[in-house]
Amino acid sequence: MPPQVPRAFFARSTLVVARQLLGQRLVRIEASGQRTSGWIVEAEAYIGQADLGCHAHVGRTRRNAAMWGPPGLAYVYFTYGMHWMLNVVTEREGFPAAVLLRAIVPSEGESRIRRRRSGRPTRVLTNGPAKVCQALAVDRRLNGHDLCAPAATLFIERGRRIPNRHITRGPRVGLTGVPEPWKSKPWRFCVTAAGIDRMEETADGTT
DNA sequence: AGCACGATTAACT
DNA sequence: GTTAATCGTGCTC
Repeated sequence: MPPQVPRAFFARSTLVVARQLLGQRLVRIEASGQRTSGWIVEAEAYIGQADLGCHAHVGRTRRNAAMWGPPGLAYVYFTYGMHWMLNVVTEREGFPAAVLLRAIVPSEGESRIRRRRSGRPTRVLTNGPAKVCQALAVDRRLNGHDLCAPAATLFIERGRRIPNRHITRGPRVGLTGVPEPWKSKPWRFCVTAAGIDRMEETADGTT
């Protein structure tokens, strides 16, 4: 079985995809052909127009159009005047939903990641959605990119299976002003510190 | 054409 | 704990 995660993986319930993305590897092929990657350790689900925390709740616009596309597309958007965020589109085409990738643990190309992150300490290197994009050189050019295409320069690769005991769930981050019940939906999934330790011990392909 | 805001981050007290 | 940075986006005038 090829390592690149197929479209069928993303064509499922967004909550399932968010959960199952933990432990998988997010891979960026740079212009030089070098691989830079990290294991996904935090993700959040944004599900449909009814979800008032989801960008799709305002209807389809030029910015959020990728969410209506087929599963497996990247939805990359700009916010706070300076930050890019990376999501993976889920469910069926025409239903706007996606998973925000909030944190990774560096796997390959760590020196490039550290350079792009201005040498920041390991504990704050890639623990935020804008940090993930900075680390892997993701910006608007990757909006709408097909992560399932054979020649994709950004894609998800099969990684480690994370047991439930190493996963925590909680409310999504940063939804100030979003009304209940959406604000408190436990749609954020994180690998625990113990889970990360174990993942690093047992993972292959670390460089 | 102008304006208020944001799925954040880093630097501060 | 607080707050400035910074600009694309979507809305109003």
